[in-house]
Amino acid sequence: MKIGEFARAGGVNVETIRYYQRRGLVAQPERHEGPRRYTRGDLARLQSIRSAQTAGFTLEEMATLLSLDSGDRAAAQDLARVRIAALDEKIATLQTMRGALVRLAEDCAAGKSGPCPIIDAFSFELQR
Amino acid sequence: MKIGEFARAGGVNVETIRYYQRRGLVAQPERHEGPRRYTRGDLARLQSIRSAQTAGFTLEEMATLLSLDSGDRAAAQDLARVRIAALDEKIATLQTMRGALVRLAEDCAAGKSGPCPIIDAFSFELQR
DNA sequence: ATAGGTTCCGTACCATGGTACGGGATCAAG
DNA sequence: CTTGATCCCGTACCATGGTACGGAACCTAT
Repeated sequence: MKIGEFARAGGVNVETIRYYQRRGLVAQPERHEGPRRYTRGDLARLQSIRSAQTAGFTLEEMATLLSLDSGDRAAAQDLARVRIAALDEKIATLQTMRGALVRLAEDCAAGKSGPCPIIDAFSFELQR
Repeated sequence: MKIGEFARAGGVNVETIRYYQRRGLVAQPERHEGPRRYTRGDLARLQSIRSAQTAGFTLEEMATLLSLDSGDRAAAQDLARVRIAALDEKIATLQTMRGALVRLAEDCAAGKSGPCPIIDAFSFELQR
């Protein structure tokens, strides 16, 4: 497929493909005659990138991962462990914040009068 | 306190304070004589900003929240609901990714030979 | 009163992950 | 053979959340 179709298939825009190519994450197929043609292998790669991104890998980490020799399990596992730990931490933080926000929202809904606790939590003014 | 101490107390750097002031998130105290002085109220505000940030509010959303009349509970609750929903979604995504990553890491650790599944998940090559 | 540390302020720059723009080549359909 | 639509490529720009820089003014201890 040509780059336009490739981008549509991957759900990204053409500029993003070119950007990934500049970052070395997606290969730039040779040009034989006519436009460059992308394969389903390229598409799989593109989709992996999007997933890895969701998992919180930066584009740079992905480049590292891709540059690893496919036999270098130790290095790959290290990267994965670091990411898992980061995910755990992030999840915990988000859950805490969610709890806090839910509580604020409940208090706000419950309170008949006085200042809104949500705004208050942010606008807190000098209490002496 | 002066800005330097204020920044240290809030765990951010002076430039960040000034940046928040430009964004309208932190007040710039009047200058009477000598340097501007910050209060503990200002510090509480600064800390609220850092928490809100953890909760995923953008600086712009915070500005909106701060600009709301403190009686406007409906608007504040709307913002909170949107944030809670976003948090739920984000948490779910992260959990999914965590699961995927753990599985990959286990497979990688278990496999005696062949290519590392983690790298493989990313470098996936054209299988025809 | 002078040296060194702060503060003030504006403006410039940084990283990340893209998006947009413009000009030329090329291709496919009518 | 012309009119779109794509493609190619380089370079510029965007948003977000800061960080850095540089000169002037000021404060404080010696």
